[in-house]
Amino acid sequence: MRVFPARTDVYTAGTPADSLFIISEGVVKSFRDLPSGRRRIAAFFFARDLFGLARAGRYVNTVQTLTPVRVDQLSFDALTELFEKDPGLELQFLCKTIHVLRETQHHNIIMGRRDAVGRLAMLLRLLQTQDGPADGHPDVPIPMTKSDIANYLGLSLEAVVRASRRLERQGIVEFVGRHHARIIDRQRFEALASNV
Amino acid sequence: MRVFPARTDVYTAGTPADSLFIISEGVVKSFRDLPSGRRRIAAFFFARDLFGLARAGRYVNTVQTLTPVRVDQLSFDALTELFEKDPGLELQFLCKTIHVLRETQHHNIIMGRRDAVGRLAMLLRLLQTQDGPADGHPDVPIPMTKSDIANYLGLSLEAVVRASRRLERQGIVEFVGRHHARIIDRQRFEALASNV
DNA sequence: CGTCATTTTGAGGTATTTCAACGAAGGTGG
DNA sequence: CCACCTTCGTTGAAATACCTCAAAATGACG
Repeated sequence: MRVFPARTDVYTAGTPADSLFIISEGVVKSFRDLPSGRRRIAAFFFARDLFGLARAGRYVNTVQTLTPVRVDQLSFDALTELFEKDPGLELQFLCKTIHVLRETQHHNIIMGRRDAVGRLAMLLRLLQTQDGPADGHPDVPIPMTKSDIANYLGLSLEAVVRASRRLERQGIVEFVGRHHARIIDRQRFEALASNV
Repeated sequence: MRVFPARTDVYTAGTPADSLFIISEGVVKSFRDLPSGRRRIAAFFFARDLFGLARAGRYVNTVQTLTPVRVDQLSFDALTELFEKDPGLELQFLCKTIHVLRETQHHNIIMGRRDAVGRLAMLLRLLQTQDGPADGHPDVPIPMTKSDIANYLGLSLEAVVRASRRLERQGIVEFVGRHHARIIDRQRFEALASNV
Protein backbone atom coordinates (compact mmCIF):
# COMPACT_ATOMS: atom_id res chain seq x y z
CA MET A 1 0.00 0.00 0.00
CA ARG A 2 1.52 3.27 -1.10
CA VAL A 3 0.32 6.82 -0.78
CA PHE A 4 0.82 9.67 -3.25
CA PRO A 5 -0.07 13.33 -2.79
CA ALA A 6 -2.00 15.09 -5.53
CA ARG A 7 -0.19 15.98 -8.75
CA THR A 8 2.67 13.50 -8.46
CA ASP A 9 3.90 10.83 -10.87
CA VAL A 10 3.26 7.20 -10.03
CA TYR A 11 5.48 6.14 -12.92
CA THR A 12 6.77 7.61 -16.15
CA ALA A 13 6.26 6.39 -19.70
CA GLY A 14 9.18 4.38 -21.01
CA THR A 15 10.55 3.25 -17.67
CA PRO A 16 10.92 -0.50 -17.01
CA ALA A 17 7.67 -1.91 -15.62
CA ASP A 18 7.86 -3.99 -12.49
CA SER A 19 4.46 -3.62 -10.85
CA LEU A 20 0.74 -3.47 -11.31
CA PHE A 21 -1.36 -1.04 -9.31
CA ILE A 22 -4.89 -1.16 -7.96
CA ILE A 23 -6.36 2.08 -6.73
CA SER A 24 -7.71 2.00 -3.22
CA GLU A 25 -8.73 5.63 -3.12
CA GLY A 26 -8.33 8.68 -5.34
CA VAL A 27 -8.12 9.48 -9.05
CA VAL A 28 -5.22 9.33 -11.52
CA LYS A 29 -4.73 10.17 -15.18
CA SER A 30 -2.81 8.01 -17.63
CA PHE A 31 -1.32 9.99 -20.52
CA ARG A 32 1.40 10.37 -23.10
CA ASP A 33 3.02 13.48 -24.52
CA LEU A 34 3.36 13.39 -28.29
CA PRO A 35 6.27 14.79 -30.26
CA SER A 36 4.03 17.62 -31.47
CA GLY A 37 3.67 18.78 -27.90
CA ARG A 38 0.11 17.54 -27.66
CA ARG A 39 -0.87 15.47 -24.67
CA ARG A 40 -3.25 12.56 -25.00
CA ILE A 41 -4.94 11.31 -21.88
CA ALA A 42 -5.73 7.66 -22.41
CA ALA A 43 -7.80 7.18 -19.29
CA PHE A 44 -8.80 8.35 -15.87
CA PHE A 45 -8.66 5.66 -13.22
CA PHE A 46 -10.73 5.55 -10.03
CA ALA A 47 -11.06 3.41 -6.93
CA ARG A 48 -10.65 -0.34 -7.61
CA ASP A 49 -9.31 0.28 -11.11
CA LEU A 50 -6.25 -1.60 -12.29
CA PHE A 51 -3.41 0.14 -14.09
CA GLY A 52 0.21 -0.47 -14.98
CA LEU A 53 -0.20 -2.95 -17.82
CA ALA A 54 3.10 -2.81 -19.67
CA ARG A 55 4.18 -3.43 -23.23
CA ALA A 56 7.53 -5.03 -23.93
CA GLY A 57 8.51 -4.63 -20.30
CA ARG A 58 7.97 -0.87 -20.18
CA TYR A 59 5.14 1.37 -19.17
CA VAL A 60 3.53 2.98 -22.18
CA ASN A 61 1.93 5.91 -20.38
CA THR A 62 2.81 8.23 -17.56
CA VAL A 63 0.44 8.01 -14.62
CA GLN A 64 -0.05 11.05 -12.44
CA THR A 65 -2.35 11.58 -9.47
CA LEU A 66 -5.14 14.13 -9.64
CA THR A 67 -6.08 13.79 -5.97
CA PRO A 68 -4.28 12.24 -3.03
CA VAL A 69 -4.17 8.55 -3.87
CA ARG A 70 -3.72 5.25 -2.08
CA VAL A 71 -2.74 2.30 -4.25
CA ASP A 72 -1.91 -1.34 -3.78
CA GLN A 73 1.35 -1.96 -5.59
CA LEU A 74 1.84 -5.54 -6.76
CA SER A 75 5.26 -6.43 -8.10
CA PHE A 76 5.34 -8.96 -10.91
CA ASP A 77 7.48 -11.25 -8.78
CA ALA A 78 4.92 -11.27 -6.02
CA LEU A 79 2.16 -11.76 -8.58
CA THR A 80 3.56 -14.88 -10.21
CA GLU A 81 3.96 -16.29 -6.75
CA LEU A 82 0.40 -15.43 -5.81
CA PHE A 83 -0.93 -16.88 -9.04
CA GLU A 84 0.66 -20.22 -8.26
CA LYS A 85 -0.88 -20.33 -4.83
CA ASP A 86 -4.33 -19.19 -5.88
CA PRO A 87 -5.35 -19.83 -9.49
CA GLY A 88 -8.64 -18.06 -8.87
CA LEU A 89 -6.72 -14.85 -8.58
CA GLU A 90 -5.95 -14.84 -12.26
CA LEU A 91 -9.66 -14.65 -12.94
CA GLN A 92 -9.83 -11.55 -10.77
CA PHE A 93 -7.21 -9.90 -12.91
CA LEU A 94 -8.91 -11.02 -16.07
CA CYS A 95 -12.10 -9.33 -14.87
CA LYS A 96 -10.30 -6.13 -13.99
CA THR A 97 -8.56 -6.10 -17.36
CA ILE A 98 -11.88 -6.56 -19.12
CA HIS A 99 -13.20 -3.64 -17.11
CA VAL A 100 -10.34 -1.47 -18.34
CA LEU A 101 -11.12 -2.67 -21.84
CA ARG A 102 -14.75 -1.59 -21.46
CA GLU A 103 -13.70 1.83 -20.25
CA THR A 104 -11.38 2.19 -23.24
CA GLN A 105 -14.20 1.21 -25.58
CA HIS A 106 -16.41 3.77 -23.92
CA HIS A 107 -13.69 6.36 -24.49
CA ASN A 108 -13.75 5.34 -28.14
CA ILE A 109 -17.46 5.94 -28.34
CA ILE A 110 -16.98 9.37 -26.80
CA MET A 111 -14.26 10.28 -29.28
CA GLY A 112 -16.42 9.13 -32.14
CA ARG A 113 -18.88 11.93 -31.54
CA ARG A 114 -18.32 15.04 -33.56
CA ASP A 115 -19.93 17.56 -31.25
CA ALA A 116 -18.02 18.97 -28.32
CA VAL A 117 -21.10 19.37 -26.14
CA GLY A 118 -22.02 15.72 -26.55
CA ARG A 119 -18.52 14.57 -25.68
CA LEU A 120 -18.44 16.71 -22.58
CA ALA A 121 -21.84 15.44 -21.50
CA MET A 122 -20.63 11.86 -21.84
CA LEU A 123 -17.59 12.59 -19.69
CA LEU A 124 -19.78 14.23 -17.05
CA ARG A 125 -22.02 11.19 -16.97
CA LEU A 126 -18.96 9.00 -16.57
CA LEU A 127 -17.87 11.07 -13.59
CA GLN A 128 -21.39 10.99 -12.24
CA THR A 129 -21.68 7.23 -12.25
CA GLN A 130 -18.15 7.01 -10.96
CA ASP A 131 -18.96 9.15 -7.97
CA GLY A 132 -21.15 6.71 -6.17
CA PRO A 133 -23.58 3.90 -6.74
CA ALA A 134 -26.30 6.42 -5.98
CA ASP A 135 -27.28 6.72 -9.60
CA GLY A 136 -28.77 10.01 -10.53
CA HIS A 137 -26.98 12.22 -8.07
CA PRO A 138 -27.06 15.71 -9.57
CA ASP A 139 -23.76 16.83 -8.03
CA VAL A 140 -20.74 15.73 -10.02
CA PRO A 141 -17.20 16.08 -8.71
CA ILE A 142 -14.65 16.98 -11.38
CA PRO A 143 -11.21 16.04 -10.09
CA MET A 144 -9.37 17.02 -13.28
CA THR A 145 -8.72 20.39 -14.90
CA LYS A 146 -10.46 21.56 -18.07
CA SER A 147 -7.16 21.14 -19.80
CA ASP A 148 -7.16 17.47 -18.79
CA ILE A 149 -10.70 17.16 -20.05
CA ALA A 150 -9.65 18.63 -23.39
CA ASN A 151 -6.79 16.17 -23.69
CA TYR A 152 -9.10 13.30 -22.82
CA LEU A 153 -11.87 14.30 -25.22
CA GLY A 154 -9.55 15.12 -28.08
CA LEU A 155 -10.67 18.75 -28.14
CA SER A 156 -8.93 22.05 -27.69
CA LEU A 157 -9.18 23.69 -24.29
CA GLU A 158 -11.25 26.47 -25.79
CA ALA A 159 -13.74 24.02 -27.25
CA VAL A 160 -14.22 22.49 -23.79
CA VAL A 161 -14.79 25.91 -22.28
CA ARG A 162 -17.34 26.82 -24.93
CA ALA A 163 -19.12 23.51 -24.56
CA SER A 164 -19.34 24.13 -20.79
CA ARG A 165 -20.76 27.56 -21.40
CA ARG A 166 -23.34 26.21 -23.77
CA LEU A 167 -24.46 23.58 -21.27
CA GLU A 168 -24.91 26.37 -18.76
CA ARG A 169 -26.70 28.78 -21.09
CA GLN A 170 -29.14 26.05 -22.03
CA GLY A 171 -29.84 25.37 -18.38
CA ILE A 172 -28.71 21.74 -18.56
CA VAL A 173 -25.68 21.82 -16.28
CA GLU A 174 -24.34 24.32 -13.77
CA PHE A 175 -20.64 24.57 -13.06
CA VAL A 176 -19.86 25.68 -9.54
CA GLY A 177 -16.20 26.36 -8.95
CA ARG A 178 -13.64 24.48 -10.99
CA HIS A 179 -14.23 21.05 -9.63
CA HIS A 180 -17.96 20.59 -9.36
CA ALA A 181 -20.90 20.44 -11.69
CA ARG A 182 -24.59 20.04 -11.05
CA ILE A 183 -27.05 18.47 -13.42
CA ILE A 184 -30.01 20.82 -13.70
CA ASP A 185 -32.09 19.23 -16.44
CA ARG A 186 -31.62 15.50 -16.16
CA GLN A 187 -33.86 14.80 -19.10
CA ARG A 188 -31.95 16.82 -21.63
CA PHE A 189 -28.65 15.85 -20.06
CA GLU A 190 -29.34 12.16 -20.59
CA ALA A 191 -30.50 12.87 -24.12
CA LEU A 192 -27.19 14.55 -24.85
CA ALA A 193 -25.09 11.90 -23.16
CA SER A 194 -26.81 9.06 -25.01
CA ASN A 195 -24.78 7.36 -27.66
CA VAL A 196 -26.35 9.57 -30.32
CA MET B 1 -14.17 -24.92 -35.49
CA ARG B 2 -16.79 -23.12 -37.53
CA VAL B 3 -16.67 -21.60 -40.98
CA PHE B 4 -18.47 -18.49 -42.19
CA PRO B 5 -18.65 -17.13 -45.73
CA ALA B 6 -17.90 -13.46 -46.33
CA ARG B 7 -20.47 -10.88 -45.25
CA THR B 8 -22.34 -13.02 -42.74
CA ASP B 9 -23.14 -12.40 -39.08
CA VAL B 10 -21.29 -14.39 -36.44
CA TYR B 11 -23.59 -13.00 -33.76
CA THR B 12 -25.85 -10.01 -33.28
CA ALA B 13 -25.67 -7.28 -30.64
CA GLY B 14 -28.03 -7.85 -27.76
CA THR B 15 -28.37 -11.61 -28.11
CA PRO B 16 -27.43 -13.80 -25.11
CA ALA B 17 -23.72 -14.58 -25.13
CA ASP B 18 -22.66 -18.16 -24.77
CA SER B 19 -19.30 -18.39 -26.47
CA LEU B 20 -15.94 -16.80 -27.09
CA PHE B 21 -14.35 -16.91 -30.51
CA ILE B 22 -10.77 -17.03 -31.68
CA ILE B 23 -10.14 -16.35 -35.34
CA SER B 24 -8.17 -18.99 -37.15
CA GLU B 25 -8.30 -17.29 -40.53
CA GLY B 26 -10.02 -14.27 -42.05
CA VAL B 27 -11.15 -10.83 -40.99
CA VAL B 28 -14.30 -9.64 -39.17
CA LYS B 29 -15.71 -6.30 -38.09
CA SER B 30 -17.31 -5.64 -34.71
CA PHE B 31 -19.85 -2.82 -34.79
CA ARG B 32 -22.99 -1.27 -33.41
CA ASP B 33 -25.71 0.73 -35.12
CA LEU B 34 -26.72 3.82 -33.21
CA PRO B 35 -30.24 5.19 -32.94
CA SER B 36 -29.23 8.05 -35.24
CA GLY B 37 -28.58 5.55 -37.98
CA ARG B 38 -24.84 5.93 -37.71
CA ARG B 39 -22.72 2.82 -37.51
CA ARG B 40 -19.69 2.68 -35.29
CA ILE B 41 -17.13 -0.01 -35.99
CA ALA B 42 -15.40 -0.76 -32.71
CA ALA B 43 -12.71 -3.01 -34.14
CA PHE B 44 -11.49 -5.19 -36.95
CA PHE B 45 -10.28 -8.60 -35.82
CA PHE B 46 -7.72 -10.75 -37.59
CA ALA B 47 -6.18 -14.20 -37.25
CA ARG B 48 -5.55 -15.24 -33.63
CA ASP B 49 -7.65 -12.39 -32.26
CA LEU B 50 -10.17 -13.05 -29.52
CA PHE B 51 -13.71 -11.68 -29.67
CA GLY B 52 -17.07 -12.26 -28.07
CA LEU B 53 -16.47 -10.68 -24.66
CA ALA B 54 -19.93 -10.02 -23.29
CA ARG B 55 -21.45 -7.54 -20.89
CA ALA B 56 -24.23 -8.61 -18.56
CA GLY B 57 -24.57 -11.86 -20.44
CA ARG B 58 -25.17 -10.31 -23.83
CA TYR B 59 -23.01 -9.42 -26.78
CA VAL B 60 -22.57 -5.67 -27.06
CA ASN B 61 -21.62 -5.56 -30.73
CA THR B 62 -22.60 -7.33 -33.89
CA VAL B 63 -19.76 -9.23 -35.52
CA GLN B 64 -19.81 -9.74 -39.26
CA THR B 65 -17.28 -11.38 -41.52
CA LEU B 66 -15.47 -9.36 -44.18
CA THR B 67 -13.79 -12.36 -45.76
CA PRO B 68 -14.45 -16.08 -45.46
CA VAL B 69 -13.58 -16.87 -41.86
CA ARG B 70 -12.67 -19.88 -39.78
CA VAL B 71 -13.11 -19.49 -36.02
CA ASP B 72 -12.69 -21.62 -32.93
CA GLN B 73 -15.88 -21.30 -30.95
CA LEU B 74 -15.49 -21.90 -27.22
CA SER B 75 -18.66 -22.14 -25.18
CA PHE B 76 -18.50 -20.75 -21.67
CA ASP B 77 -19.40 -24.16 -20.29
CA ALA B 78 -16.48 -25.75 -22.04
CA LEU B 79 -14.23 -22.92 -20.93
CA THR B 80 -14.90 -23.19 -17.21
CA GLU B 81 -14.20 -26.87 -17.55
CA LEU B 82 -10.95 -26.26 -19.38
CA PHE B 83 -9.89 -23.64 -16.86
CA GLU B 84 -10.23 -26.13 -14.04
CA LYS B 85 -8.09 -28.66 -15.83
CA ASP B 86 -5.41 -26.26 -16.97
CA PRO B 87 -4.97 -23.07 -14.92
CA GLY B 88 -2.32 -21.90 -17.35
CA LEU B 89 -5.03 -21.46 -19.92
CA GLU B 90 -6.45 -18.50 -18.06
CA LEU B 91 -3.17 -16.71 -18.58
CA GLN B 92 -3.53 -17.28 -22.32
CA PHE B 93 -6.89 -15.57 -22.25
CA LEU B 94 -5.55 -12.78 -20.11
CA CYS B 95 -2.86 -12.16 -22.72
CA LYS B 96 -5.34 -12.19 -25.58
CA THR B 97 -7.61 -9.81 -23.70
CA ILE B 98 -4.72 -7.46 -23.10
CA HIS B 99 -3.99 -7.62 -26.81
CA VAL B 100 -7.55 -6.56 -27.57
CA LEU B 101 -7.12 -3.78 -25.04
CA ARG B 102 -3.99 -2.56 -26.83
CA GLU B 103 -5.78 -2.55 -30.16
CA THR B 104 -8.61 -0.54 -28.64
CA GLN B 105 -6.13 1.94 -27.21
CA HIS B 106 -4.54 2.23 -30.62
CA HIS B 107 -7.95 2.93 -32.09
CA ASN B 108 -8.30 5.68 -29.51
CA ILE B 109 -5.05 7.22 -30.63
CA ILE B 110 -6.24 7.14 -34.22
CA MET B 111 -9.54 8.80 -33.33
CA GLY B 112 -7.69 11.46 -31.39
CA ARG B 113 -6.16 12.83 -34.55
CA ARG B 114 -8.04 15.63 -36.16
CA ASP B 115 -6.86 15.18 -39.75
CA ALA B 116 -8.52 12.64 -41.99
CA VAL B 117 -5.33 11.88 -43.93
CA GLY B 118 -3.45 11.04 -40.76
CA ARG B 119 -6.19 8.75 -39.52
CA LEU B 120 -6.32 6.93 -42.82
CA ALA B 121 -2.54 6.52 -42.86
CA MET B 122 -2.66 5.00 -39.38
CA LEU B 123 -5.29 2.51 -40.45
CA LEU B 124 -3.26 1.57 -43.50
CA ARG B 125 -0.23 0.97 -41.34
CA LEU B 126 -2.34 -1.19 -39.05
CA LEU B 127 -3.42 -3.28 -42.04
CA GLN B 128 0.15 -3.39 -43.25
CA THR B 129 1.58 -4.79 -40.02
CA GLN B 130 -1.42 -7.09 -39.80
CA ASP B 131 -0.73 -8.54 -43.20
CA GLY B 132 2.41 -10.36 -42.30
CA PRO B 133 5.42 -10.23 -40.04
CA ALA B 134 7.34 -9.07 -43.09
CA ASP B 135 7.46 -5.53 -41.85
CA GLY B 136 7.66 -2.95 -44.55
CA HIS B 137 5.79 -4.78 -47.27
CA PRO B 138 4.55 -2.05 -49.61
CA ASP B 139 1.40 -3.95 -50.69
CA VAL B 140 -1.47 -3.60 -48.25
CA PRO B 141 -4.64 -5.68 -48.52
CA ILE B 142 -7.80 -3.80 -47.59
CA PRO B 143 -10.48 -6.35 -46.74
CA MET B 144 -13.11 -3.76 -45.78
CA THR B 145 -15.04 -1.21 -47.82
CA LYS B 146 -14.37 2.52 -47.67
CA SER B 147 -17.65 2.85 -45.87
CA ASP B 148 -16.36 0.48 -43.18
CA ILE B 149 -13.20 2.54 -42.97
CA ALA B 150 -15.26 5.68 -42.48
CA ASN B 151 -17.24 4.07 -39.68
CA TYR B 152 -14.04 2.87 -38.03
CA LEU B 153 -12.23 6.20 -38.29
CA GLY B 154 -15.21 8.27 -37.24
CA LEU B 155 -15.28 10.13 -40.55
CA SER B 156 -17.81 10.51 -43.32
CA LEU B 157 -17.40 8.32 -46.37
CA GLU B 158 -16.60 11.37 -48.46
CA ALA B 159 -13.83 12.40 -46.10
CA VAL B 160 -12.24 8.97 -46.48
CA VAL B 161 -12.45 9.18 -50.25
CA ARG B 162 -10.88 12.63 -50.31
CA ALA B 163 -8.14 11.55 -47.92
CA SER B 164 -7.38 8.62 -50.22
CA ARG B 165 -7.21 10.95 -53.19
CA ARG B 166 -4.86 13.25 -51.38
CA LEU B 167 -2.53 10.39 -50.48
CA GLU B 168 -2.47 9.47 -54.15
CA ARG B 169 -1.98 13.00 -55.48
CA GLN B 170 0.92 13.48 -53.13
CA GLY B 171 2.50 10.26 -54.37
CA ILE B 172 2.52 8.63 -50.95
CA VAL B 173 0.11 5.76 -51.52
CA GLU B 174 -1.41 4.20 -54.60
CA PHE B 175 -4.81 2.51 -54.48
CA VAL B 176 -5.17 -0.32 -56.93
CA GLY B 177 -8.66 -1.71 -57.14
CA ARG B 178 -10.90 -1.46 -54.13
CA HIS B 179 -9.09 -3.80 -51.86
CA HIS B 180 -5.41 -3.08 -52.26
CA ALA B 181 -3.07 -0.21 -51.59
CA ARG B 182 0.61 0.20 -52.22
CA ILE B 183 2.95 2.37 -50.21
CA ILE B 184 4.94 4.46 -52.65
CA ASP B 185 6.84 6.84 -50.40
CA ARG B 186 7.58 4.95 -47.21
CA GLN B 187 9.31 7.90 -45.63
CA ARG B 188 6.44 10.32 -45.85
CA PHE B 189 3.96 7.54 -45.13
CA GLU B 190 5.61 6.75 -41.82
CA ALA B 191 5.80 10.43 -41.00
CA LEU B 192 2.06 10.71 -41.50
CA ALA B 193 1.24 7.54 -39.60
CA SER B 194 3.36 8.53 -36.63
CA ASN B 195 1.47 9.41 -33.49
CA VAL B 196 1.87 13.10 -34.20
C1' DC C 1 -26.42 -7.42 -69.35
C1' DG C 2 -29.07 -5.18 -65.96
C1' DT C 3 -29.41 -3.96 -61.22
C1' DC C 4 -27.74 -2.40 -56.96
C1' DA C 5 -24.37 -1.08 -53.70
C1' DT C 6 -20.28 1.44 -53.53
C1' DT C 7 -17.46 5.16 -54.83
C1' DT C 8 -16.46 9.66 -56.66
C1' DT C 9 -16.89 14.65 -57.25
C1' DG C 10 -18.73 19.34 -56.40
C1' DA C 11 -20.71 23.18 -53.68
C1' DG C 12 -22.18 25.14 -49.51
C1' DG C 13 -22.80 25.14 -44.40
C1' DT C 14 -21.04 24.49 -39.83
C1' DA C 15 -18.27 23.18 -36.16
C1' DT C 16 -13.89 23.18 -34.25
C1' DT C 17 -9.06 24.83 -34.37
C1' DT C 18 -5.79 28.54 -34.08
C1' DC C 19 -4.05 32.74 -32.65
C1' DA C 20 -3.98 36.39 -29.42
C1' DA C 21 -4.90 38.79 -25.32
C1' DC C 22 -6.85 39.12 -20.95
C1' DG C 23 -8.58 37.57 -16.32
C1' DA C 24 -8.68 34.36 -12.45
C1' DA C 25 -6.97 30.95 -9.32
C1' DG C 26 -3.69 28.47 -6.70
C1' DG C 27 0.85 27.76 -4.89
C1' DT C 28 5.34 29.55 -3.22
C1' DG C 29 8.37 32.23 -0.78
C1' DG C 30 9.50 36.12 1.65
C1' DC D 1 -0.16 37.39 5.46
C1' DC D 2 0.84 39.43 1.34
C1' DA D 3 2.94 39.65 -3.18
C1' DC D 4 4.46 37.33 -6.88
C1' DC D 5 4.20 34.02 -10.41
C1' DT D 6 2.84 30.18 -12.83
C1' DT D 7 -0.92 27.64 -14.40
C1' DC D 8 -5.53 27.57 -15.71
C1' DG D 9 -9.50 29.54 -17.66
C1' DT D 10 -12.15 32.86 -20.65
C1' DT D 11 -13.46 35.42 -24.74
C1' DG D 12 -13.29 37.11 -29.63
C1' DA D 13 -12.15 36.82 -34.60
C1' DA D 14 -10.45 34.47 -38.52
C1' DA D 15 -9.01 30.14 -40.92
C1' DT D 16 -9.43 25.48 -41.73
C1' DA D 17 -11.36 20.96 -42.14
C1' DC D 18 -14.96 18.15 -42.10
C1' DC D 19 -20.00 17.34 -42.81
C1' DT D 20 -24.14 17.35 -45.48
C1' DC D 21 -26.69 17.23 -49.60
C1' DA D 22 -27.06 16.02 -54.34
C1' DA D 23 -25.91 13.82 -58.60
C1' DA D 24 -23.13 11.05 -61.58
C1' DA D 25 -19.76 7.16 -62.39
C1' DT D 26 -17.82 2.93 -61.29
C1' DG D 27 -17.68 -1.74 -60.03
C1' DA D 28 -19.69 -6.11 -58.26
C1' DC D 29 -22.90 -9.75 -58.86
C1' DG D 30 -26.48 -12.50 -60.37
